[in-house]
Amino acid sequence: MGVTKTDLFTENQNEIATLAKAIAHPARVAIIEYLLKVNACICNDIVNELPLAQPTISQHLKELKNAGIIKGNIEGNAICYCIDEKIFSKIQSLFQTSPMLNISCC
Amino acid sequence: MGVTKTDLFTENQNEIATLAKAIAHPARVAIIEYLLKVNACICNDIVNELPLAQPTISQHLKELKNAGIIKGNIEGNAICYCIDEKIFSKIQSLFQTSPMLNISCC
DNA sequence: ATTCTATATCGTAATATTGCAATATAAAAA
DNA sequence: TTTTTATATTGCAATATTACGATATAGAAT
Repeated sequence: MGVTKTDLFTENQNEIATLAKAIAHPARVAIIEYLLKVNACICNDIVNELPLAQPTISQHLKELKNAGIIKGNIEGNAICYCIDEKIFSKIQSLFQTSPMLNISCC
Repeated sequence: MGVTKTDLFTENQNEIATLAKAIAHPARVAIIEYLLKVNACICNDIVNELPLAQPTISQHLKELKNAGIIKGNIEGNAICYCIDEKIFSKIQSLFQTSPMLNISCC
């Protein structure tokens, strides 16, 4: 198969998994770190910064955008990407119903 | 291709990605939540709790174990899994060098 | 109008992941 | 010792992901 059976799990579990999947690639971690570091909108700089081809980076940016981690604004013929500040409240709400950390076994 | 070019990224970026990948599946999120909820070592209960076949769960448990998120102790013919408390200091160290959150753009 | 620059999309090859039936392993119970 | 119970491993089919060349798109610069 290869298909994740999302219908067998809660919406919350699927959302956490989807968010984690968006971060589950070193190039996307690098993009996030870079956007946080420069603390400004970045366009083509990411392509120059990362050792991957332009279509590959475009694809990773799309995944980060779909996950709601970054957002992009058109600026002339360039596109300005940056961290979407809404992601923090989203993460917070995702983990709100999570059980308390209370580990005492093994 | 399909191969992630890990050698192009920092160790830290790869470690964050690997950890995220371990959480990037609803079944594994469900296992983590369950282990946190019962706050005790669990064995075959996970198989009864989740709507997936035993080999599938065994595989997910293996991935969580490889990522250092859970650990397993043999107890008779059963195996007792639980959250590995070391994961929290590991996560903390992974994000220690991360840039400050200082978003102001777009 | 043509060329340049920045980005997205398409197509495709290589590889990874998911899921499970079948089977193996090993301790416990009978 | 045979059977039961719990877990892991193997093998395989279906699907997803990664990477990138080629190409499309669209605004900017000339």
